[in-house]
Amino acid sequence: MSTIGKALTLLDAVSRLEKDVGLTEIARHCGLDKATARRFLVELEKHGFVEQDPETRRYRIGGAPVRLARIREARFPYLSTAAPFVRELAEASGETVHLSEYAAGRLSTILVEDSPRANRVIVDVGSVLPFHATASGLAFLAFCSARQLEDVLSAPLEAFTENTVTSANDLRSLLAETARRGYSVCLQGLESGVISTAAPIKAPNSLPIGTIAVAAPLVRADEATIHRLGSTTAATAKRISEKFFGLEQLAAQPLARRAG
Amino acid sequence: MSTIGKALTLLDAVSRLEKDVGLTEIARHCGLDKATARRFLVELEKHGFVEQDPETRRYRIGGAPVRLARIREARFPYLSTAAPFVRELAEASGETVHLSEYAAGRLSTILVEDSPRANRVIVDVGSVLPFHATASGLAFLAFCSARQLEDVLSAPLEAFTENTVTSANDLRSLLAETARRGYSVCLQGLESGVISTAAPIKAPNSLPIGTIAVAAPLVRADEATIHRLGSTTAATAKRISEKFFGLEQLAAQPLARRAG
DNA sequence: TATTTCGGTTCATTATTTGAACCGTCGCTT
DNA sequence: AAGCGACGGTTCAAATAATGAACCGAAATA
Repeated sequence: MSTIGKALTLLDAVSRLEKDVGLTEIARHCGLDKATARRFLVELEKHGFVEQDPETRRYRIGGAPVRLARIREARFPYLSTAAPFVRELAEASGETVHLSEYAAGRLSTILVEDSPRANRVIVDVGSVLPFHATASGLAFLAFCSARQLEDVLSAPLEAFTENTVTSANDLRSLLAETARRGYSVCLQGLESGVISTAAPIKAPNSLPIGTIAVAAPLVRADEATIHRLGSTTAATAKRISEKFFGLEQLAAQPLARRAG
Repeated sequence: MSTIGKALTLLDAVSRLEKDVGLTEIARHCGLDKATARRFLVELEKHGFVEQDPETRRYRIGGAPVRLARIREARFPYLSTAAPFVRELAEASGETVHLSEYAAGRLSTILVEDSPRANRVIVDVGSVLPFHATASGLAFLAFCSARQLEDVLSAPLEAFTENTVTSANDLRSLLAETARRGYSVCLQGLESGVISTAAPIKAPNSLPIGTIAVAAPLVRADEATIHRLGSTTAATAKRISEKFFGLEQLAAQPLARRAG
């Protein structure tokens, strides 16, 4: 792998670890030498992608991605367009709703609206969703290109719970059903006691750019409820897509670059 | 410079260019060979930091920074804490208000709330603010460490307009005045016809982490007005800091890492 | 149709990355 | 308080990856 790839993988590792992390732990986690990890961290820090706590000497994600993300959102306002719909669905359903974005071959959680209930599902912002074991992943796979699907199926399907679907054939029939229905249902595929449903947010070329999902504790999710939530979710996804790609058409504003 | 540094500099260049950019333009802009630029772009694309439009083959900032930014904001919610105050100040002043964050030795605009007026100042999200020629920069310099100040003063001070302060001595006295007053004033330092005022948002160690600024067209900004706006801005900055670093104390929630 | 420009690729040359061993410091245990 | 182990950080010869001039085909331009 190239040096850049290794450095970005290290950055990814830092982003996955909870809280701040020390040099040795980062190096171990990436299978890199301590000296190498340190050089990468110094370089990433110079550019603001990580920062080091001057007191504890531990590292965390820095401020530079905030700027890049704001630039991207200004040109491609996926998150901000979807946010009100996510809130609306969370209120309507009373359950935790989360939004994901597809980038670099992965589906990442970029927004979570918690259920107000005491017994609720917790989803972390920034978490990466396994394709075969989450409603979001299934919703994505059911509508993505054959190429992307085969990429996922070519890797082994990890069993997170005893209910995780780990057979490629079972997965394919689940996806066919999802495609027919317009929304996916995942029964405790990643976490026991959690049922979720999701729908793809599609670009005009009909390929999904992300998903919206509702996750409920098993006790509140009987069959009828989950399908009611599923179709609401699919309708919401469609509305997000229309709003977003309606806005997209406008674009193209030649703005001044500076002002004090 | 290390390969990583070069790649991140290239990423920065892409982020500064308007819209999507082609390979040759990126390479030229970074002083890199076309082949090298391409290798960097391919590597950055693999990790979602840039994406290539399949049709035009031009490059733009990708989705990966969004995830990283959301993770950072979840742990260090500077932007989301400040946002309501920025809106409030924009409404109260009727002028364009922007928020900046200090990272990697630069002050970057991460939020802009536009004035409702037809004749208003435009500030781009993502723009980098020169320290000596913007109210935000002056507010930062007036309160930052001596080390950081000397770094800025050691570089030549570019003249953006005929009013830009380019003498280190003049700048020092401006900063002394700013420190005394608690807010900075910049008279057409970056763009003719624009007057702005800013105040630092300080961490508990009293070093600034960013700034909040109000920018008004010259015609609406007489001396009394600008000083009234300045003290409101300073008060707002103080409130953001208190809210944010009050919240900081709480922190430390051990969340579950997954849920479908 | 001729010409330029662009995105992308190749491969011998060159410069950078690598990591085992090392240092000093901190926190813990004995 | 003395000894131990773990940590962050550094060094330099050996190993490996980055580099860029020249090249290709396609598409815009003249």
